[in-house]
Amino acid sequence: MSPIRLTLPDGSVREVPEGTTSRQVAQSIGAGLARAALAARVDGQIRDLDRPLTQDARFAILTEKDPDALEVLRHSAAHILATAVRELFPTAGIGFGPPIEDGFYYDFEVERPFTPEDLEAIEKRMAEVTGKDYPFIREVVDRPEANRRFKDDPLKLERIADLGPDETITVYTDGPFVDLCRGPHLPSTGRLKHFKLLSAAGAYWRGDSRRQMLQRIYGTAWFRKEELEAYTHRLEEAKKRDHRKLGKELDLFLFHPFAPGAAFWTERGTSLYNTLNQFMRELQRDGYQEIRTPLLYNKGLWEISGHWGKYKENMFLVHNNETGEQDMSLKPMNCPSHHILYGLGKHSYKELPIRYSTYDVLHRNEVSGALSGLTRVRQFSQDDCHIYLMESQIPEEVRRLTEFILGYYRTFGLEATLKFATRPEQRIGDDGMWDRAEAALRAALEATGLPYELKPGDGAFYGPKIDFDVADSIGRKWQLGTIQLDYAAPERFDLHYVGEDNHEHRPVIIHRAVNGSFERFIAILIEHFAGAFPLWLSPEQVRVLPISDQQAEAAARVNETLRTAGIRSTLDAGSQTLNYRIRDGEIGKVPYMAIVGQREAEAGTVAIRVRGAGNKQEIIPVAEFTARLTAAIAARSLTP
RNA sequence: GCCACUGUAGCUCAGUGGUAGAGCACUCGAUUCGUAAUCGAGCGGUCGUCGGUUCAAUCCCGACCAGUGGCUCCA
Repeated sequence: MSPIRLTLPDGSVREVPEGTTSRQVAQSIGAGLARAALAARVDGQIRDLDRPLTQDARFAILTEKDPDALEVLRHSAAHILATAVRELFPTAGIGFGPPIEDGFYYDFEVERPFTPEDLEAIEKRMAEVTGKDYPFIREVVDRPEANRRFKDDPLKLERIADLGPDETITVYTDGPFVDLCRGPHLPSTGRLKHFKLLSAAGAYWRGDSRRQMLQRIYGTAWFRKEELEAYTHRLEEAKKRDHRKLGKELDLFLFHPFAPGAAFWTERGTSLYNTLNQFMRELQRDGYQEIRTPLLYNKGLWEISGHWGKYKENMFLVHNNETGEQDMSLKPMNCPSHHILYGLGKHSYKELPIRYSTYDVLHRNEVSGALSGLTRVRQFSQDDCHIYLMESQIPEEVRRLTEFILGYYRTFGLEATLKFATRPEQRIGDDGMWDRAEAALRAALEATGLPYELKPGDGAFYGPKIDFDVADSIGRKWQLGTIQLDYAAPERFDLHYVGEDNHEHRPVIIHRAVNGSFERFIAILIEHFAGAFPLWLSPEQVRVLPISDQQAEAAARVNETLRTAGIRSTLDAGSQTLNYRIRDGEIGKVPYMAIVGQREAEAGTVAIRVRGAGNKQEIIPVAEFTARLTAAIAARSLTP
């Protein structure tokens, strides 16, 4: 056998006989590395340790430290889960079992759904499977052999049938369990040590609601105990921050069965909503035209926009008494109404870009099972904007928008990452148009200097787009803003502008949202800040507390002074003890408590207690306190 | 929409085949207090809705409504 050359991560080259396994290479490098080895990276591809090496390659041993190793661990964990389920439920059919972010799942076809007790038993059995330390054995099989091995697993047979003719079919065995799988896997089941099953839920076979429902088990797996604990801690933290829980506790919004998917905003929630809206209005004071358009339309509009054909399921249709038919609908999007308004006038190139912004209420008929708190609702408002412009204006406009959006997020301490989605297979317009549109978007992206992820083929059928993902304070990602180029709508709505040449031309449209929707953005803010909003956003910015009735009047005057300065201040002069009222303020996450005792009443000062800072009080004149708050509010300071 | 689970006072939750409790909140009284719960009394629920089984249903069964976790979809 001829030797092959392996280039190691440190640049050194090692010659080994062809057919040597990665495990053997690891051993030859060092016993410690061999013990730590989980898999190998061969020319960038992750492989099982025991696969023989066949040609020259860049080579690295994968240990726990490698981020890609987690995927291998979790994929193997899924197999171990299936091994356990098959032992406890021998007739269970097996679907797919991939690694996912933070864990893994496996889908089973069983007679009855899994109960929490089942999960406990399965988890216990998984521990036995890892205890036995079965090696994961990879085999390449031909199609007839694969069909024979899985003759009792219809789901696997279906998968095999879908494999292309040149695809290598591999099966993996760990102890009693055999699975069709591309791999790679851990060397043996004993390498999985820290895992936990989390939940069971129904899931359609292949995500298709017309197919049978399988039972999915979710789990998580980590290399180190502390990581598993940190992860379960993170789940608990997320639960504590859940906007549905905090929304109730902080009295921000409520839901009622009579209006599923539509929030009732309390005074405090409305304050939050309006503060955000005010901020957006202020940012869009120049260069934008805020407009309001009807909420209810004849189907004629939806026929032009294409919604009647493609989006009807998601629209709330309204019965028209005159025609006796459901030929009207509440608007699910603002775009068509904006296009109508644009089309009603004649526009010169000198007016462009025309930026229509709106906060109108939208309705989308989401299926009942999809509704969830404020993040998934049927009634909401977007901070929507449609920009009508000439193609030549796209680069500059996109650059402005990107800066605008990123600056907006920064106000909340949110960092965004960008995604650039290009032409999909199904699209309108010629390649020249797409070339120009994508180049313009890309140039704008490059100009930000920020890294972005390329999503080829993920654009809308009418144009490419930039999406903005935001990570909150506990690392969860949310897709928020979007900038989409649209070449189709101007055609459909027959929109023009008069050019320098005195002829009519088609404008291009940019769809832009920053918040996504106020509802969802507020949910994210609640969770991001864990309900402790920065001063400028807080529904109640200050609570004034007299120490006893003797200072009630002085405290009322302080409260009046603050309110006159435009600060959202309240007075809590109840008959409860001071301790009680302070506790109440802390639980209510009020940024500042201003305490007025005899000394303060006489000196015209307040003792300030900052949220979360304990009793490290500062005593300052009321005027100074007012000035300080006013400045912090104007600056939209993040602290406190 | 589909699968599973859940629904008891404003909130968090206990409980039983013989028509219900706790803590907090609220109301009233006393307390006037210097930085995270003062004491006492009281008010408050046709046990999600409708139907069935039963001498008797909040409890068992069914349907519906809503919520939760997923699937799907998306802002």
